[in-house]
Amino acid sequence: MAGKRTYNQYCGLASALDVVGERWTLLIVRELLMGPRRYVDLLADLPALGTNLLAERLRFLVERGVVEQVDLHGTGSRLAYRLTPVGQELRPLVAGLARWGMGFVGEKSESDTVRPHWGFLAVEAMLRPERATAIDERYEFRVDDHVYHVEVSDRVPRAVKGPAVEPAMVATTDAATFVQIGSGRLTPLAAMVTGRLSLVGEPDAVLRCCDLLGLEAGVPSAHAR
Amino acid sequence: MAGKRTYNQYCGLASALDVVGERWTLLIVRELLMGPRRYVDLLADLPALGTNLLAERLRFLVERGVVEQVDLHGTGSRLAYRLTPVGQELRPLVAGLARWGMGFVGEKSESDTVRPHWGFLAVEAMLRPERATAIDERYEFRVDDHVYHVEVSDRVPRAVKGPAVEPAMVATTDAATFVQIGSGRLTPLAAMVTGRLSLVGEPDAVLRCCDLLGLEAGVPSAHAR
DNA sequence: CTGCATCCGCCTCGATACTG
DNA sequence: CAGTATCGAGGCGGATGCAG
Repeated sequence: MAGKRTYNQYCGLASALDVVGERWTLLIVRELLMGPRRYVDLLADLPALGTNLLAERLRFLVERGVVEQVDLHGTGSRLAYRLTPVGQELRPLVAGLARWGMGFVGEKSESDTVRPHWGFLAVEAMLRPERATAIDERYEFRVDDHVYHVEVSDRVPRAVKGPAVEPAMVATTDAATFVQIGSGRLTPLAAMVTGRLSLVGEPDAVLRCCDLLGLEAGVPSAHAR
Repeated sequence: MAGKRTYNQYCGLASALDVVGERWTLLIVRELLMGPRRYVDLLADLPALGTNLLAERLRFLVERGVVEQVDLHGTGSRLAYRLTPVGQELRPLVAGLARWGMGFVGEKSESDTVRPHWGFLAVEAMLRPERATAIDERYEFRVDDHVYHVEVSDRVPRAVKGPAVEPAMVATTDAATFVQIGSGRLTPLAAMVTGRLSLVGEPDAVLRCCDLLGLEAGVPSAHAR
């Protein structure tokens, strides 16, 4: 009978947090930013999220117009959840938060989970559009069993799911290493030396890719916090 | 003894939320984005925030390097909390969330609190730099007892605290009306007609200001959700 | 008066079991 | 597969105490 717990502030930020500020909500949004997901997929990729919580969060987000249910193929079951246009507006904010949070990731502990598709968001967050060169090319990333790439076209970089056509560079690694590189705890060079990363392609393209993602190719960056 | 509740995900977004994702944290950051604040001021501007919660949040943010204590004048008491450079990096994200949340503010209810200085963040969030004209001028806002202004210089708009020199426009209103206008629930025209907003200055400057803030001057916008 | 710490009732969370 | 029901543990909100 007490209704939901809100901040009761007449303010845009407080209203936003009343919608997406509760525990797990933005992580659910992160999953949906990578495309429609079904209930069990969300549960599988968000360990420690209780099924009752997920149901309530989804119901609430649908009610607020951030998420919608879609009937993927045929009627009946096999339904999925998808972000509405309003929900998609969160993309730059989620990416920005992810980038800010990169400075806080530590060593991977035993209990930490990683998912390869999270790297896609990481790449999106790391892109520095102002550093794109006039060279149109594509860099492919193979993280565990997931493949995505960055496409530079007309000086505009874009993250795309799936393999690239004629990539100028192909990076192959595992999800944990990928995040460590993105956080600056590990340089691409160090990762290659230890055999956890493979980079094939034109050396200049590799350097352009690192620059585009704001990575120091060799020397460790010193912004660990 | 159970330690803090974390997401245990090796991911930038989850790490960010482990730092600023808990209840009240981003609202505390919002307050500190407007300059250093003391403990009691934070408590006063954040109703329903328990004093123990505030102490714990501040301690945690200091520990993570997002906030620091400063001894304003003389040693001893009278200390204040201030965002570190890392904390300041949250400014565009908080502003972006505030802008997104503007679509969710409803009618002001009895229990909703408003503070005039929140309007400063709202203005910062609403600024559309791409709409700035080549005309250098300033627009002043007097919201209850707070005064701030927008300065357009060299096609770059900036929100600044305090009164403006030779403002091309002066808007006077109360905090609730200011938020309603920002959320699109009320047009400047409608607010003037009902006597809740006063706009003085060159008519063209008023229109440029509305455009810069993404406001329809007259007809109600229809994006209420 | 400021800057917390302590205590208490309630609500949310997380895990498990169960149902259509 | 897609949730609902239930329950213990802990985070939250409010009141109060207290040292500097």
